[in-house]
Amino acid sequence: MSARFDERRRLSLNEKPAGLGPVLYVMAREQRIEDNWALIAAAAAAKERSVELLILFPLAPMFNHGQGRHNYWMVDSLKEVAETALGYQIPFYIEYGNWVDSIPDFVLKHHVGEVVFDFNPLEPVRAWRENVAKKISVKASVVDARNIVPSFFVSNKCEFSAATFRPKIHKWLKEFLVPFPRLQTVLPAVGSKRQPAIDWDRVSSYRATVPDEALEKNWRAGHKAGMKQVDKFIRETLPNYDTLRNDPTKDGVSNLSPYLRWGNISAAKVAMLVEKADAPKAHKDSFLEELIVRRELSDNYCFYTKDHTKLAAAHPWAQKTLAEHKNDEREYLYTYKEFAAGRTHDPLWNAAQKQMLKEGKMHGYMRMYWAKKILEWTPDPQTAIDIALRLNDSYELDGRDSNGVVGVMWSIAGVHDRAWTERPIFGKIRYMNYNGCKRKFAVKEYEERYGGNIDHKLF
DNA sequence: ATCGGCTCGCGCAA
DNA sequence: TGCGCGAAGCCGAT
Repeated sequence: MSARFDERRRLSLNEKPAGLGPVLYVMAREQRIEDNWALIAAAAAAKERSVELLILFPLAPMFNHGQGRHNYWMVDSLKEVAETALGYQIPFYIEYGNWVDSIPDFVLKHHVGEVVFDFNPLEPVRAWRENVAKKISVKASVVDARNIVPSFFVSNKCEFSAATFRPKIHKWLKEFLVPFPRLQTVLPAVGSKRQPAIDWDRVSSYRATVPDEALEKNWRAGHKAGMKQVDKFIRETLPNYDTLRNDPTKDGVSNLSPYLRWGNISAAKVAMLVEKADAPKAHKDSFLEELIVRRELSDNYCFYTKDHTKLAAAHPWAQKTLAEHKNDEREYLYTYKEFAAGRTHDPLWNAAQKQMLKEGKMHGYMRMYWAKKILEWTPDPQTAIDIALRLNDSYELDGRDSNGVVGVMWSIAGVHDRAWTERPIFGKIRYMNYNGCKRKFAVKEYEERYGGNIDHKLF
């Protein structure tokens, strides 16, 4: 059971030797102690050399359109992490400022001998990580604790579509979807530090954001809340998942994406629980396709694509067809602020926008319609991408991550998709419209549920 | 209600 | 080089 850490989950970040001091896990994307391969790798190294294991959360100033709701989620997640770390007697620290200063300072101050990061394909975190590895004088590596089959292992290029990525995932799933070993740590040696005190008020206020009280009442962040939602999903929703998941008026989705986004829960753990759940196979397969293939495809896209939010990253056929239609007349044009406030002519679009504002999460099916309409109602495709991503990253609890990037790029720029019948503005990009939604679900019910007034402090 | 056509390129078989 | 195949779309024909 306590299988050796699989080195294929790790990428080396420098050629420097490990020092004599403690092993440091730099927690960033994976805000959990449980089921975390990066922490397990760091713990194994510490045990092997009989040195202490430390965890550091390097709190940088807010970036990428983060709002109060994101700050709330992070702070609550970290409080739970600190408490759990205490139970394992692993010192958990928070340092403030830019990574390239705060982490090397910490390494020197605590005589750290080796650093392990968790994987994130996105800028700016990726560059921060690499710059820290260059600056410090000890061994540094990154472990993919997010994807079941490590992103840098499963494929060495940007995949064309889910169809090319899927067989690669399935080929390796058996080897990588394995139970997590128990976290083994070396008990703190005589004279070592006790659990550091954390000033939570300072943590909360470090990223200057406006509190988002309405939303904070509706969600509970962290590992325990996430696993509770996993249990609820498997019992109540999974048995009908494939039938109900695309109906935005039904509660047929997992509601796990914020927990996965913040690393509160491990997708591998969820996958193993779903595999052994007592639900029809077709529904389990449908969910596992979303959880594993589609989700991990997003990291593949972001990791191997430079400037992944630019139109230039799209397939050649998509760039060509959008260019051919760039001068097509737009019947409606809206600004960022009009979109943000949910003030378009389309009650269905406005309802989707307001669902995101109010609940921090737009239904997955509506996200496609929503993004495609932004393409239709803005002057050019790059503006559409920029607006859609900014809205996504500001208001989705699962925003500011690779899945949101790919969702927007799929909808607007045909990433991972194929060409369809040509029409104005969209060219050969897959089209969606109001009539299609009417065929699929009770549009009016959705509009009435979410279409009301909205607290305008939110936008 | 159901079905086929739309359109493109990957990746495998030859 | 040829060809099967994808697959959260729309739409018109049956």
